[in-house]
Amino acid sequence: MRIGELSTRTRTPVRLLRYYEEQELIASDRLPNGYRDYEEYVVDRVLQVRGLLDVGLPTRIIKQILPCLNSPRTIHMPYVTPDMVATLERERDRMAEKIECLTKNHQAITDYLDAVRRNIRAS
Amino acid sequence: MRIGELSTRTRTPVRLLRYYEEQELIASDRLPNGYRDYEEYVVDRVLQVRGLLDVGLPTRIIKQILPCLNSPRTIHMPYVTPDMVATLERERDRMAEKIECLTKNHQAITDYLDAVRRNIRAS
DNA sequence: TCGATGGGTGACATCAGTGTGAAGGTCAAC
DNA sequence: GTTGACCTTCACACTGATGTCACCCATCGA
Repeated sequence: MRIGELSTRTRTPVRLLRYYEEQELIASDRLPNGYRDYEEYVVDRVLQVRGLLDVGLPTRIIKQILPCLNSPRTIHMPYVTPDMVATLERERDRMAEKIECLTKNHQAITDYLDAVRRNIRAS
Repeated sequence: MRIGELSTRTRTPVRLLRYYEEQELIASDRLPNGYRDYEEYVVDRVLQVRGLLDVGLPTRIIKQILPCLNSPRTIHMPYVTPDMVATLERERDRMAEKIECLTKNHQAITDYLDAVRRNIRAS
C-alpha cells in the first residue's frame, strides 16, 4: 500500500510516517516511480510505535526493542548480545514503574470522579 | 527546606524544580534572602509530577489534574466544572490505553527475555 | 576576610516529535 | 493534454522538557 492509505488507516500524518522511516522504526519498498510501498503488517507496526511513543519511550529505544517484540523470535535469538539483554531488562523495569504510576493515578482520578458524582447527586 | 535538599531528596536537577515552579506544578515560599523554601509535602509532589511526565503527560495536563489527586478532596468539590470533569475523563481514558499498551509490551519483553534465557541454557 | 558552596535570574542550546511549505514528478480521469 | 490528487525531497520552525553557562548575591566555616 502507498503512504496515503497507510496514513488514513493509522490516522497518522504522512509526515510522521516518513519520520518514523527516517528513524528506522518502519521500512518500505519503493515502487518503480519512487513511491513508498508498504506491506500489510506495517499498519500494526505503526500503531505499536505510536503507542510506545505516546507512553514516553523515545524513538531510539523503540528502535532497539521493536525487533524483539513481534518478529519470529527464534530468528533473532543468535544475535542477542548481553548488552541488548541489559537494555531490555532496564526498559522492562522502567515500563513496570510506569504502569504502576499510571495505575495509581488512574485510580486516583477514578476515585475523584466518583466522589464528584456522589457530591452532585447529594446536593 | 531549600531547593538543594529538595533536589537531592527527589533526585531532580535544581533546574527542573525551578522549571516546574514556573509551570505552576509546585509552589514555594521565599525566605527573607530570596531563597525558595519548600514544605515537606512538595517532595511527594515532585515525585508524582516526574512520574506523570515520564509517562508522557505534558505539564499543562498535569497542572490541571494534580489538584484532584492529592489535596483534601472536599475542598475542591465545589469548584469542579463540567469542563474539568470532561478533561479528567479524557485523561483517565488515555491513561487506561497507555496502561494497556505498556502492559502488552512489558509482557512481550518478558516473554522474549525468558525465551532468550531458555535458549542460552539449552545451547 | 576570604573562599567555597549554594541560591537567584536570564539566556541560549539541544533533542525529539511535529507542523508546514516550497518545488517538482506521476498518474488517472475528464 | 491539462487538471487535481498523490507522491517525492528539502528545509525551516515550533514546542516542551532539559542542559548549560554567565553573572551576581548570601551564608558559613577556616
